[in-house]
Amino acid sequence: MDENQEFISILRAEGLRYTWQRQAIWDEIKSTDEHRDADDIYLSLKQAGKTISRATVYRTIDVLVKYGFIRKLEFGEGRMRLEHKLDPAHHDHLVCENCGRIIEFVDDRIEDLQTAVCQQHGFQLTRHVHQLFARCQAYPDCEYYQSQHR
Amino acid sequence: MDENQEFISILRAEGLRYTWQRQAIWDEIKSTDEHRDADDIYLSLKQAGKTISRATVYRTIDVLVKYGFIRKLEFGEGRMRLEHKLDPAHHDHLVCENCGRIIEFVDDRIEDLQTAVCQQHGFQLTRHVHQLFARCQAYPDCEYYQSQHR
DNA sequence: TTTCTATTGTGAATGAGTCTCAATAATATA
DNA sequence: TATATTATTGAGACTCATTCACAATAGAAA
Ligand SMILES: [Mn+2]
Ligand SMILES: [Mn+2]
Ligand SMILES: [Zn+2]
Ligand SMILES: [Zn+2]
Repeated sequence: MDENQEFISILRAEGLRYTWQRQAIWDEIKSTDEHRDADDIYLSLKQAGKTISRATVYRTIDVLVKYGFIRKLEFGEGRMRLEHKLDPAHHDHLVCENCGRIIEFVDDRIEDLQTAVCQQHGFQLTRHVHQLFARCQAYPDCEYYQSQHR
Repeated sequence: MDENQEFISILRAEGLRYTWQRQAIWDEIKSTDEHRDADDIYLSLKQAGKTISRATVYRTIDVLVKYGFIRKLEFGEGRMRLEHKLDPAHHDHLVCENCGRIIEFVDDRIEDLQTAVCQQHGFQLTRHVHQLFARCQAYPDCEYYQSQHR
């Protein structure tokens, strides 16, 4: 089934209504592979002439999280960041403290060791947060940083 | 040198003043191995007759973090938690989503793999956040949970 | 169409944490 | 010990992300 058809039918199946606001927010989040915050989404939509209230943006984000379309991330900045899950594979994040770049990684050995640690304590792993904060090779002068800050 | 003498001399060495408020907050955080939040500290002190403004609690926490006495943690609850670093060894956290228990763990293989992942991307690891969310064996009935909620 | 009720927009509220500023108290100095 | 200097404190205003209440609106079912 087409990806957007699935979006629509999941809403319907859950007794939720299909609104242009929900479609626009989902489209906006799908449109890049970045890890943006709620206000980014709100402002981008506004810029594009689709003004939707912040309350609706936040409410829709919760719907998208609940039905597995997106994921909330928290890098200790005091606000949530979002990413779509079009590619359903799990990954963790490497964040450059120099330039802000976010790199995705998966290491199967780490994944297995996490499960093992839980088992050793008699726990069943349900989810995990794994973030590596690092400095890119170019520290302290980074072209990426320059490019992002003009 | 006695642990508290060190507290006092670090303050002095940094040109900071030794106040009973700072001593009381440090004592309160040292007093347990739990992972409490700022308001817990504030309220416990108040309960004990040592009323200190919240602003001072937050300011002192930042001083304690800066000089390595404590560490801030963020478990995605929207507020910081604290832990003392009397034992300077690094550890990560396993959090039970059933009863709230927090278990500390270290796995040297994971620690090494984290460094390796960073190197593969040409980054220098500076710090990491690793939290395992899990269910204890007793799920959904947990004596620990019962004991914490009367 | 009409009806039903989920969704929306608005703006107020929340809550953790920060900031300002006048009063206070820790330390250095005489 | 008295005085001067200035870091620290307390009070409360403020910030900022997010949530909430509620009246108006608009999907969807009949
Ligand atoms: Mn990602
Ligand atoms: Mn700990
Ligand atoms: Zn992972
Ligand atoms: Zn670790």
